[in-house]
Amino acid sequence: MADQAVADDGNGVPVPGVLDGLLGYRLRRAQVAVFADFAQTMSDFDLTPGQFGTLALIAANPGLSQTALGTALGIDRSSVVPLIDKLERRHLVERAPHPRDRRSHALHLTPDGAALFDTARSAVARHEAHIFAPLAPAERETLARLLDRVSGV
Amino acid sequence: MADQAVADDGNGVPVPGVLDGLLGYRLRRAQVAVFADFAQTMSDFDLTPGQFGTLALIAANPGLSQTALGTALGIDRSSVVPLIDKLERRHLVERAPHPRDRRSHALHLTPDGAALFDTARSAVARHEAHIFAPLAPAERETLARLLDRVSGV
DNA sequence: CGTTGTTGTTTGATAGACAAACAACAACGG
DNA sequence: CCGTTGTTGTTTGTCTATCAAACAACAACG
Repeated sequence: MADQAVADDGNGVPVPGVLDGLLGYRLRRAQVAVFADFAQTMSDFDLTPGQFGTLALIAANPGLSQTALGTALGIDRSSVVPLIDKLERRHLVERAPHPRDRRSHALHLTPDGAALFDTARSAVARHEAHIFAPLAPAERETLARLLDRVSGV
Repeated sequence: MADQAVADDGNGVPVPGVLDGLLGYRLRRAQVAVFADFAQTMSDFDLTPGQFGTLALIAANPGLSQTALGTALGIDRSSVVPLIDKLERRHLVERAPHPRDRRSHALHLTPDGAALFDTARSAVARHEAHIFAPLAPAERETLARLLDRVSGV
């Protein structure tokens, strides 16, 4: 009746069991594995995954406002404040005055930030290639296409 | 030089840009989309995704210890305590005495817990079918296989 | 010029996780 | 039988990340 239990006396590590048939669970498991490796790679640069995403977003959209950054990251604009605070303290990001709106801050990467982002970016690319190594190039393309359709893109 | 920026004056919501080429990013995006839908489905039963996973794990491995549950969930055993506390207060899970070890607790679903898990489980199955609807059955099979290989399973 | 909306910020609250320490108990060696 | 060592659940403290609400400064618009 039980799917595939390994409960025994409480010592053995049990397996998910019922969840295994769910595609969403397998998607989550793969994402967790990739994300853990990604976080490990980022720790070499003293960056969290969220901080790397922030740098990438600012690099691609220089002069971004904090509110726009927050909505792009899917977090509240009040949560953006301490995020930028830390990066600014490390001189990776700067709050420049917006040319036409004295309320908002135009976010830019400093030269240090751009340099760090560039090396981190290539490290990510290397680890991407490493973690998706069990897949042939054509399979990666297939995976990417299927994932995008699930995301509704 | 910028990949595909939409920064303009700070009003428009920018897009990831550089991240878009990364397979890991697209994997994460798909997982976030699925997870959000999953969490929404669970909220109808006043369950968090973690609580549903706990119920599933106990259902598949009756008599599980709290430490074994923690390692299966990937969390510390001290974090298991408040998790089980809440479920026990709602009479969904019970801490039964372990037959051979008076230190450990044998976790079981109560009849209420088993019933709630069963209805939640079928609701998840329905929403799985709904969210993966844009994929043909053969494509879902392909996706599952590719994801498992990434997970190292 | 006055009203209304927006931006960044502060403050408080919440949730989730870990680390360290503890009593109760198990396991094992002598 | 006894003492040491390891394990289990629990408590406590701490840390991080998130949101909600309120605020001053400013923009936009009638």
